[in-house]
Amino acid sequence: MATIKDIAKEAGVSVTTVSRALNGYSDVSAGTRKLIEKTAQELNYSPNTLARSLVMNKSRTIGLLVSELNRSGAKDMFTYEVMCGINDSAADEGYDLVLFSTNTVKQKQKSYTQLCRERQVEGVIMQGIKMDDPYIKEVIESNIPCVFVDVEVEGENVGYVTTDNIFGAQIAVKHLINLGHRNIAMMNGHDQAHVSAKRRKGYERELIEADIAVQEEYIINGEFLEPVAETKAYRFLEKNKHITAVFCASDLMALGVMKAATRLGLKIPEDLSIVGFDNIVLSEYTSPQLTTIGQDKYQMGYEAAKMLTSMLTNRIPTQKIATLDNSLIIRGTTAPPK
Amino acid sequence: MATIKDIAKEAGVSVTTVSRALNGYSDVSAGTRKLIEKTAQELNYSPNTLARSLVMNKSRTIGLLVSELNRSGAKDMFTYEVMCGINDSAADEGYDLVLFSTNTVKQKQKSYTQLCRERQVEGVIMQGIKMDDPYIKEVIESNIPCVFVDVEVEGENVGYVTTDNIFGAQIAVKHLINLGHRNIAMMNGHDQAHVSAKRRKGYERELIEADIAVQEEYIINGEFLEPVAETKAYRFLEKNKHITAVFCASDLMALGVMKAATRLGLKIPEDLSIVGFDNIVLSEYTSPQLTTIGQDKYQMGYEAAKMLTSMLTNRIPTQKIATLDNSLIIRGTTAPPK
DNA sequence: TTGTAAGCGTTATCAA
DNA sequence: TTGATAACGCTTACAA
Repeated sequence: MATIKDIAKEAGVSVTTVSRALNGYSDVSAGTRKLIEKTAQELNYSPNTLARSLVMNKSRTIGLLVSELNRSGAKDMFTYEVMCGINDSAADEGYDLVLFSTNTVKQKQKSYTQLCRERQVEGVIMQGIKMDDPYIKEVIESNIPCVFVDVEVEGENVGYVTTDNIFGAQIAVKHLINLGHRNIAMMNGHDQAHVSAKRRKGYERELIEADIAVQEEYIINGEFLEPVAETKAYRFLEKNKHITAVFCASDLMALGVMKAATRLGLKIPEDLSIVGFDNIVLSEYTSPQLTTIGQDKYQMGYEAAKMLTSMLTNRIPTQKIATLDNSLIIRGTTAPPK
Repeated sequence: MATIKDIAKEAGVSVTTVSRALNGYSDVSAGTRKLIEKTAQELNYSPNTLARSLVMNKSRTIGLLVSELNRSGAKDMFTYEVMCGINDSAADEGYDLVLFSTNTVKQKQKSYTQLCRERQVEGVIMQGIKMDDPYIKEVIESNIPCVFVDVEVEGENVGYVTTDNIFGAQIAVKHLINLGHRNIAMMNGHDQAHVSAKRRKGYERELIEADIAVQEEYIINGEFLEPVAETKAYRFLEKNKHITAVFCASDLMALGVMKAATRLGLKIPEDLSIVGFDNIVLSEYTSPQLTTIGQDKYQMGYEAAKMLTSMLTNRIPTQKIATLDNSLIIRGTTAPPK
């Protein structure tokens, strides 16, 4: 636990000189620098970032706030893959990541700014939070830079990364229409998800483009949960036999719809075509394999962290919106209607 | 950015009193305490943990070192699920988590102790590292408490969490033997994985118990990677038609073996029985569904963090080994040999 | 019950 | 090129 003081004593110089030598300042003679570096090595010195952060008022730390980081995320690896991207990017830029695990209960106890200030993070990346989350308002008002994943929030120090959700939904629905489907339902997430609103818009836009009337009853909320989607799809498909295709706002819900269809004796894709969204790992393992909209989740995380560190270091205004591409991946759950 | 100084000035007391009042010490009169709490609220004060950690020499932070936290982990959700457990447990105990993402390159630049000291973590949880990782030696020598997941390392301040891998392998193999299999191969991971050694031991022990000779050539290393397992299994099964069952040291490799078998025209489970290990999410989605050994990954993470925080706070010697149960989950990839 | 003052390990300012 | 010294925001003897 050697400190610069120890080094100073050992080398017979002042702490100032040690600090400057170790930080590569130019105004240190080559001789003393060598000496200091040597003694630092000998004493097995490593700097105390806490002390450094305190005086410099910079922690080189990014907070990662994932709402409900929990097992339910295990199926769609979305959170995980985004996190890997964030992690790599942050490491590249020399930032550390601290995990803020939070939930609605904890949020009541502690405000966003409190959370950030206590841990002295320089910026925050937020993932998986809902549009009505009280933190969003705080984020915009606060002056702590923040980047959202898949929530379109903008502000002085706030940006976001997402994929083109309207476009994604459009190509999904267009694919179904091109196959000849006319009665296309949508299994959406919930009203508090930004992506839900966008994907719905894409769905509706594409239907209108094809002169197909948008039917409110054809749009169901599956809460982004597989079992909910299954239950709701079962009830819906039972009553609406004329539906030949379902566009789902997530692969996980698509799995639920597939199960419901199977229980109803519907053959996929002959009786019912299904398109998902996300291209999660599981989508390749269902039978038939799921047709879906692919998003590069790792890249989303990587871009988010890059945007944040750029905000943190640059005075040049950073690009505060990043919209990545997504694309249609045609597999086995879509076919022309019978 | 109010500090206790500001509060002291505003409330007309000394910083000491503010500190004591806010930390719930008893030697503060009810009146001043009220006053201080009120002004703290008004100034929207939040303590600076950096400063506190510096003076108390305690950061209430745990380092999470995951070797190669990357996309390849996306398929087996192992890492993610363990992390969720760690996260929850750490949060329960009031510790924050900082992510150390490391890889072999970075490890050469920075020693384990350096890494820990720089970030002032009180303890570390290590996951996914190999037996020959140079950090292990450092961990044992260092006095920073550390808990490993799935690596059996012990020391003064070192413990580990694992499941009973020998037992797990035994029940897997016993299941195959009970079905009538005699020619059972093993797709193992690699020599640097602790669990590989253990699972192999279980495999051999069970064969011997059933009076079946252990054949060295029947044990293949698949590197815990799906494509490697597939390639090696293809070559192996092509040459060894008499093999009727394969026990795999991970589900991911079992997926590879399944693919190889399918390519060779072998029907599962009629021509070839397969047992995996881990019970990853995917194992329920293969067809047929994978028979496997289930481990509670979330629990492993939770226990690891609990062990560590207990080491950190207690002076009573903590139980430094936690071996969780695992169990056979019989699904569709095992059947009697033809 | 309260306050003074020292100290945690750094960096930064200024003077030598 | 170097060194005193103050400062960052907090806790904690010790004194009053």
